[in-house]
Amino acid sequence: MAGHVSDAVIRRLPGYYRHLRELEAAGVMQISSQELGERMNLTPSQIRQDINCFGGFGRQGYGYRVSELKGHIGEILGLTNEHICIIIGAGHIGCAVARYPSFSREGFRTIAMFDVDKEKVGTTLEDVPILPMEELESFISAHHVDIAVLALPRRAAQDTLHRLYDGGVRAIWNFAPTDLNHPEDMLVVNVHLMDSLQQLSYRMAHKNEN
Amino acid sequence: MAGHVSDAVIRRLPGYYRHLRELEAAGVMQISSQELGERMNLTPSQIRQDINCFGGFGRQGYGYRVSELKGHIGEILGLTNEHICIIIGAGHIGCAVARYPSFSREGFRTIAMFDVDKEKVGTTLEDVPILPMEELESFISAHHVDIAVLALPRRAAQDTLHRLYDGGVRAIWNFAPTDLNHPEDMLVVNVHLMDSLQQLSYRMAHKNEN
DNA sequence: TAGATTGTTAATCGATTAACAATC
DNA sequence: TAGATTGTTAATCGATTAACAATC
Repeated sequence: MAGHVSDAVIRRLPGYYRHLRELEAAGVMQISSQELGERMNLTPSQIRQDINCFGGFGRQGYGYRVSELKGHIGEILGLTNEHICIIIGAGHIGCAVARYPSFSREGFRTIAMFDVDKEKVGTTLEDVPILPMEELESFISAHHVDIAVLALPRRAAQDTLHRLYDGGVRAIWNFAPTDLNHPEDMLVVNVHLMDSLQQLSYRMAHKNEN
Repeated sequence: MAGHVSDAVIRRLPGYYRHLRELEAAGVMQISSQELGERMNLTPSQIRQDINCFGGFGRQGYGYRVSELKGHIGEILGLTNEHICIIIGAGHIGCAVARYPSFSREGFRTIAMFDVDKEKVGTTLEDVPILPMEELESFISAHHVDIAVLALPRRAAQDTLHRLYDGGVRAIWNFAPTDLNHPEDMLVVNVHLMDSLQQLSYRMAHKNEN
C-alpha cells in the first residue's frame, strides 16, 4: 500500500470502475490482473501497482472479486456520498448534462440551473428550475452546493468562477473552452471538448509517421 | 527538433493552440517560454521542449511570435484541412455537438446525423438532415466521411463502430461511456464525461490528504 | 555590443515494467 | 500439496527539469 497517489493513477481510476461495472453486469465474479489488463490495455503489473495504492484488495492465487473491488474503487472515488450540483448555463451542453442519466444515477443531484436568457428563466428541465443569473449568490447562500457545472460562454466563465468561490462553492466541472484561474483551495476539472477533438485531428494527420 | 512526439506532448498541443489564440485575440504579438509557461502552468523548459518536437519556431533573445506559432501549431494539429463528419445519435449530446459553434468554426463540417427514433428522422438540425440508422451504410458508401461522432447508448456503440469501419470510416470521436475495441488502423478518441466528473469527485474526497 | 532567450544536451525525477518472495 | 496470482521491491524506461552554448 504505497503512499502517494499520482495523477496518472487518478486518471485511470474511473476506467477501473467502468470496466468492473461492465464485468459485474456480465456476471463475472473474479478477475486476475492479467485478464483485467488485457481488457483495459494495461500491464498486469500496472494494475496491481494502481490497486495497491489503496490497499490489498486481491488474494494470492485467486485474483480480485469483481464486485468487491468495484465497491472499494467506488468508495475511493467518493461515489458513496451524494453530490449536490448546480448547472450554470442552460444551453445545449448544460441541458445535455442535466439530462444525462448517469449523472443522477451516480449520485450527482442537480438542484438548480442558471441562465441569463429571460425566455428560459422560470421554466424547468427534468424538474430542475432554471433561475436567473442574478439569483446565483442568494441561491448558493441558501443551499449547500458541492459542485458547479460551468456550461457557459468563455467570456463569462472567469467572472462566474469568482462569484461561485465567494459564495462558498469549492469544486467546478468546467465545459467553457478556457483554462480558468482559481484559488488554491478550489478544484477545477476541465472538459475541453475541442482539445479532445483536436487530438483526434492530430492523430489523423500524423497516422503514417510511426 | 526531436524525433518522437509523445502522448504527453499531443495532449498538451491543443492547450497551446487555445492559449495562443487567446493571446492573439488580446493583441499580444510576442511571448517568451517564461511568460507562456506562467500562463499555462508549465515550466519554460517544457514549453521549449514541446515546441521543438516540431521545429525551431522561436528566436533567441526574442521569444515566439504569437500568431506565427499559433499558425504552426494549427497546421500540426491538422486544422488547415476541413474534416467531414457524421454524428451517430441525435440525442442531447449529439445535438449539443451539432450545435457547438466551435465545431464548425474549426473546420469540422457535419453532413448528416443518424438516429433510430422515427420521430427525429426526416427533420433537420442546423440544416443537417437526420437520417435513419438503416441508411448508414449506403450514406457512407456515397459520401466521404473523415470522422464519426458516436453519441449513442453504450449497448449500440461497439456494433456501430464495426459498421463504420466496414464502410471505410477510420476515425471516431466517442461519447459512449465505454472503451471500444477497434482495428489497429482505426483511431478512437474517447470523451468519457463520467470519468472526468469522477476525477473531480475523487479530488474532492481526498482534498485534505497531501 | 550587451542582454535576453532560444535550441539542445545532460541530469533528475517519476512512472511503468519486471521479478520474485509471500501466500491463498 | 502444487499451482496460481498477489503484493512489493528492484530495474528500466521515459518525461520533465536544469543547464548552458548558440544566437538574435
